[in-house]
Formats: sequence, structure tokens, C-alpha cells
Amino acid sequence: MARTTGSDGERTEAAIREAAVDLFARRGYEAVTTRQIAAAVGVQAAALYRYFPTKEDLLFELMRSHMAALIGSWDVVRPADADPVERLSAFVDNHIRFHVERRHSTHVSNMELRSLSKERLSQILRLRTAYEKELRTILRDGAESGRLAVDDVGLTAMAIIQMITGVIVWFRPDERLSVEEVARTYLAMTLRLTAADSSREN
Amino acid sequence: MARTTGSDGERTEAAIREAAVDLFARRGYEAVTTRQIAAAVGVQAAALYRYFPTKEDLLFELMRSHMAALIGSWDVVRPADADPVERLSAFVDNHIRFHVERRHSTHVSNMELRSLSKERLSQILRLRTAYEKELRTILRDGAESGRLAVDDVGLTAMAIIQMITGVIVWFRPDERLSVEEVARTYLAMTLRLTAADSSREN
DNA sequence: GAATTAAATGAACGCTTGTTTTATTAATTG
DNA sequence: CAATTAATAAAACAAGCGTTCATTTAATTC
Repeated sequence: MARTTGSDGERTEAAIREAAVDLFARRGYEAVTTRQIAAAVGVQAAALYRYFPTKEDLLFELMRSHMAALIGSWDVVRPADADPVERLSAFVDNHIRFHVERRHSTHVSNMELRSLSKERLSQILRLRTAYEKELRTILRDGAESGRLAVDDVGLTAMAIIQMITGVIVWFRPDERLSVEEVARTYLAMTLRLTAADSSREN
Repeated sequence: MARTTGSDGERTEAAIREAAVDLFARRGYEAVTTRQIAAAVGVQAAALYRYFPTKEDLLFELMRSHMAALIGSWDVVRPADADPVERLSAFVDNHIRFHVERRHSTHVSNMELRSLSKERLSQILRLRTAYEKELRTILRDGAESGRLAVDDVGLTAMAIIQMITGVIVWFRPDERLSVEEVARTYLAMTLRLTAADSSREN
């Protein structure tokens, strides 16, 4: 056999991405073989190389598109000139929803960084830093205007990011909690954590 | 050559553990080869098998002893019959200090769970659950006595654990912050997060 | 309908993996 | 000092790895 009936490049590539995200998230990049990915797609391992030059290229592309999607999703909902409390609320809400919907993808992007080459690692980290800077800016504005209590902007930003990203470790939809409830509870914790003063005075 | 002058089983085993923790933490269990561990110790790969039956046995033992040490360290400082706020403070403080001192070990225990067999995975998870239960108990007591504001005990426990464990991701000693400062700041955030009422009334 | 392009196969490559076996030397014991 | 045990080296093992190559078939184009 060679080319199979009904085969389509675009569909195959999409299937490879999905299978790879799923397997990488579940078993880890290093533990997954190209033959396992191919088997999940329903092709031979050699077929993968039509779409991605190497296994690492595949990993990198998954991470790159994940980070781009994360930044893009924040760009859509980001309040233009709102006060810090409102911006912080929007950030947390968007972050939680995005991560719950993309658990596997997030897992890969957070856990498999060490499998990237130096150059590609710093490329992904640059995207991550850009995203985290959004939160730091909100916290700084909040601290300066007195609407938020922030001892240390960098430390608080990391603490909040860790807390709200951690949702993917334990949360599974279809259980006792809905995404809405989880997002609301995390938002409440974040606002208490920053002692958010919700009385407007601008 | 065979046995080398000055060779000592206990020292070799300890060196294997240290080298393995370090390499597993840096590059990931699957990416590290037995030959790399052996090279870091200064022996041949076959020598490892005098001390650990398989590579997975080595990983498991590192995780098991890490979790045992964590639980043991809490046992030492745990306040017997103190009020919830004081117990929560002690828990966070101990957790931060332990994890900062054992970054590599924590990394391995948190990230390499999927490389364990089913049986061993549940053994480690049982230890982890026992540890986390301590926090949940504190939060429940605090909620019932009105000293802590906790919407959802399980969710809050996970959020706090994620936040205070996340310190190992970014914190490096010898930088602008000391362990004491970091522990203090995280404690302050935790207490605000739970809206801890520090006015005693028992 | 022939020529071309796209999509995939199947076999093979060189290399590395975790592990086992065997032999050898150092330290300890009686 | 002889016998035994502990600690290692060295070499080999089969299995599996990511990747390449030549080839074949399906779909498209002219």
C-alpha cells in the first residue's frame, strides 16, 4: 500500500497535532515514540515526516501555537482602560477558562520545556514572559493607585499564576463543579489575596 | 579493572541518589540514561544495579523518601492544639522552607509520577493525599470556627498548595530575596486569601 | 487519458536504551 | 595468610529509538 483512499494532508496534520498533544500530556514527550503518535493517527511513522521535520519540531509547534492562542485570547477580552480590579478580574477569568479548556495543551507547554533546544526554549519563554507581564502591569497599577495590596509585584504575579494555572491539575469538567463556579471561586480568592478594594473612586 | 580502591557501598549509593535526583530534575526521568547517572557518580552503568534493581526502582525510592521526609518535617513542627490560624501559618512556613531546600527532589516527585507503575503511583499518591489532608483539616476547622473564610475546602486547599509549591519554579536562593522573606510574603498572601481573622477569642 | 503532484507505505539504517552476565580486584574475616 | 564477601569493570544482549529512502498508489491537472 501507499497513498490511501480519501487521504487528505490537512486532516492528517490536524490529527497528528491532536494525537501528539494528547500523548505528550499523558505520558510525557520523551516517553512517547513517533510510532505511538502514528498509530494513534492511523498511519505509519514515516508519514509524520511529511508534516514535521523532527519530533522536536512537532513539540515546538504545539507549544508555539498554544502560547499564541493564550495571548490571543487575552487580547480579545482585555479591557481597554478599566481600573486595575476590573482588569485583574478579566485576566483571572480568561486564564481559568482558557486553561480548563486546554488542559492537555497547557500541560505540554508547561512541562516539556526542557526538551526544547536552547533557541526554541527562549522563544517560548519570551511568549510566556510577555503574557505574564500583563499581570504584573495590572498589579503594579493596582498597587500604585492603592486599589490592590501588593507587597512584591513579581512574587505576587508568580503566586497568582501558579494558583490559577494549578486548576488543570485537579479540575475535571463533568464533576461536582462547573467551569463557572471554579472561575468564580478562584477570582474571589485572587481578589482577597490582593486585598482588592472594590469601592471605586476614580 | 574491577573493584576500585577506596570504594564503599554506602557512599556509592548516596552518590547515585544525589546524581539521579539532580539529573531527573534537570532533564526529566525519561530523558536521563543509566549511563549518564553512572558517569555523574563515576562508575559504570552496571554498578547501579547493585543498589537498585531497575531504573524505575530508583525513581520510586527517590519519590518515596521525599514524601516521607515531607510528612516527617511537618510532624516535627506541627502545633498540637493551636488555633487554625496558627496551624495554617506553621503549615505554610514549613512547606515553603522544605520545598525551597529540596527543589530538585520536589520537582522529581511532582513531575515524574507518570513514569511509575500503577501500583507505585497510588502508593506515592497515598502519601501525598495524607499530607494534603493536613491542610484540609486546618481549613475546615478554621471555617467552622469562623476564623477563616473558606468557600470550598478542597478547592482552597489545592489553590494554596499550588501557590506555595510554585515557589520552586522561580525562586533561587542567593538572589534578591532570602528564604525568610519569601516565606513571610507567601504566608501573608495565604492569610489574606483565607481572610484570616487574627484576633484571638478562644 | 497521460503527466504530474500529493500522500502514504514498508523496509531499512545506525545508534542508544535498560539490563544481564562474567570476570576481576579490594576489603574483610577467621 | 587463606578464604570469603563486597564492589566494580567490561562486554554483550535484545529491543526499541528517531529518521531516511525508494517506491507505490490516489488525486489532480492539462
